Amino acid sequence: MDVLLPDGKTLAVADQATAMDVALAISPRLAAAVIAADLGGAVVDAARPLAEATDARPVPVRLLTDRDPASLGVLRHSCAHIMARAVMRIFPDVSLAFGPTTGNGFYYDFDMETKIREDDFPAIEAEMARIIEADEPFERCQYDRARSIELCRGLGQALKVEHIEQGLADHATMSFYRQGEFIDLCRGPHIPSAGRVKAFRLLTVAGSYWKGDARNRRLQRLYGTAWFSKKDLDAHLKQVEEAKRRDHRLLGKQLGLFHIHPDSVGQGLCLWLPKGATVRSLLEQFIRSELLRRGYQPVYSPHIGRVEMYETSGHFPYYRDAQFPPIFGAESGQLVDAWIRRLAENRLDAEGERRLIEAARILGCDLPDYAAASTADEKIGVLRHWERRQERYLLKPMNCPHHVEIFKSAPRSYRDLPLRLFEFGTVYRHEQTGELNGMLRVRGLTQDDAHIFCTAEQVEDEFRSTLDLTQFVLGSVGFRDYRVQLSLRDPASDKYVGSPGNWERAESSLRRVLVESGLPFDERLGEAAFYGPKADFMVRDCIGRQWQLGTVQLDYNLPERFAIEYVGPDNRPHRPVMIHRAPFGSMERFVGMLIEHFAGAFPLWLAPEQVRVLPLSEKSNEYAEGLAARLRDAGFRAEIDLRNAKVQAKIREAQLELVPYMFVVGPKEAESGAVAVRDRMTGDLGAMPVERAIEKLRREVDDRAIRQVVETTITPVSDEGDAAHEY
RNA sequence: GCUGCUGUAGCUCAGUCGGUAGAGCGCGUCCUUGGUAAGGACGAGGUCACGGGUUCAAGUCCCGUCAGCAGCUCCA
Repeated sequence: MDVLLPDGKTLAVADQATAMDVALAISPRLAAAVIAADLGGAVVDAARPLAEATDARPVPVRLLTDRDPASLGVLRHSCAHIMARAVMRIFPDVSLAFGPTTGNGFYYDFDMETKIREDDFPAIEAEMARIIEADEPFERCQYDRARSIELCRGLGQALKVEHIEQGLADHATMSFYRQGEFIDLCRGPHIPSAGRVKAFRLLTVAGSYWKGDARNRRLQRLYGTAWFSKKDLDAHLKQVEEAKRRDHRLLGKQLGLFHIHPDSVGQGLCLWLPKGATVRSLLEQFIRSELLRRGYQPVYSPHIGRVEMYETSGHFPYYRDAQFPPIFGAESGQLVDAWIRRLAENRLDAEGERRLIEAARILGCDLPDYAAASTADEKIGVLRHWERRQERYLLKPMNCPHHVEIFKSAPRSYRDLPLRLFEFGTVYRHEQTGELNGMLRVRGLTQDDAHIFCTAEQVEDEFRSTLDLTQFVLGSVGFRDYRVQLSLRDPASDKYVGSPGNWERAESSLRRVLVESGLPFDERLGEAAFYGPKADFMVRDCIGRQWQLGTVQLDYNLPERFAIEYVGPDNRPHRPVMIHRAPFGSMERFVGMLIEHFAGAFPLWLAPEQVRVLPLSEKSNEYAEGLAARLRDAGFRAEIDLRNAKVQAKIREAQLELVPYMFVVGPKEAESGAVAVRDRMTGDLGAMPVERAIEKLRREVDDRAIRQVVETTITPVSDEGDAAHEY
């Protein structure tokens, strides 16, 4: 049998040869480094007979060594097995769930009575070290369904049995990997033997759900990471530290950017302090001027709207649980609302119902028809009828219905299109408590929102220009590394509104323009919004983390639900198409992300305080005050430190507060009308005339220069999980 | 929402066996008047998250609630 090596050479090997045999034929040192083999895209064990793994002849073989990035996934998956084996040795009652790799490591889910605590990590790690020391091989075996189920039953692995019976119903055979006493259902591949793990660390323990479904049983998830060298592990741990250092919640507090006080203001409700508000308003000014240049028109809309409007749009029924409850005009409104819920969920007994009727009567809510209603549906009908006659308002969860109403406020002609309406619209969403996270996930947020109403023919041009706009604004804060995630509907699901034809059109338009734009993108089935497909920008920050920022969504459905029209050149009514788009996403999230990206050190054009004037002593205060006034006149955000302290102390403080420039002035500067400039990043620049210093700063602002120094040179983190090694 | 961990001064944290509250930074006043990352002295500041229980006595032990953190689930 012949194998084809990456350099184009062919090599004759025995029919039963494995990748390891190929490596040995080339050099013993290579064999010692081999982790697995890539056979034209499929990664297999080094010990697997090539002929069994592929039908291709000659067999294309690329040997994966510990230097190959593709080997890391194999290593980590094997390390997950080693961890599971160690846990089973220590805790008797373990039932195994899944144990895949993640972007940076691996985890394994366990179903067990005993709670694993971080205190248990040393013991587990020690047991893992013993397994690695023993260096037993990973042996692959393959069984048919009946045998596999029997094996898992025998091992007491109920979750594996369930998975084979349900998840793997279409598999005639499946593979297992054995390591000494440990055997686990697994697709593989694995490292040749446990000793290949050179560096690992358990990281955290957390809860998870069986098969990721919140209705299923709770599991314990143990996270770890593994590398081919101690050096790589240390670099990774350092990167984790770096991310922690940049945490916007920490920096936001230290730098006085924002404040969240759950006890007084409320969970997930963010207060923008003057410095944070300055950053936000600079971004808003920047984008507003860009939008005006691009033919957008400003609008404003109120923070609440009638529930009926959101029933029309579909938001109210679809996201009911994620919204703040409606605000009622009548005080009995909440009561009736709860009443309906109980009826609908069949949670109301006769006594409860009697008391509700009594309470409603006391509150002045008159329901004459209720007594005549017999079924729950009829009763709900009576209550809903009452509700419809009340005023009910919703804190707005989205701006689009308001903007649709603005479109509807006047007859529209095709000559008015595209109509582009923008607003920094504040919306409220009752996110689950466990989701709230600093500014990144909040309950009140402001979107840099706009809705474009256009004709079907204009859709692609408009979509193209929103992509262009998004790229422009991301570039303005220094982001060049991003990709687009095209979220499409899952044709098998019924959670979407609108006709299949509309979806078809919307999805193919988005895809066509994306392909044409040359932007890298991938498609995700089932990730679309309920009313239309979307294109999200996934941005990579300076330490390699991915963030979902801007979004563009195409919508044929809301125009239909609100029955909006324009008059075409044929003098007949036509239905416009809507594009929802927000290049930043939300101001909260965007600023939170920027804080982490810049580690709090904003570029000059965004810095809340651009210059701090530091008089050497009180003798120079007067000159310093004149200088600060001059800087403010020139349009800079300048502060002055008049405290009775040494200049070293003032510099230290300004430095810690990440003020980009310090203007130190003493008697010498006062005499010559000069200033000693200190740069936050490079230190003392020496004295120069005030005019020249102003000119230097002005140029830096006008260029929106990014002078970010990236301290870390660590390999970027990938957020994508890698389930390739799991069934 | 679920699981686990946590909650002491504006911030970061210490508080032993249950015996009545501490440090550093910050803040205020005074002294000091200085040349590129911390000058000195004195002082103010706490319902130990909240509610209940055990106890002669609770920051400390027990229960509940609320909130924060990590992960899961969700994300218009």
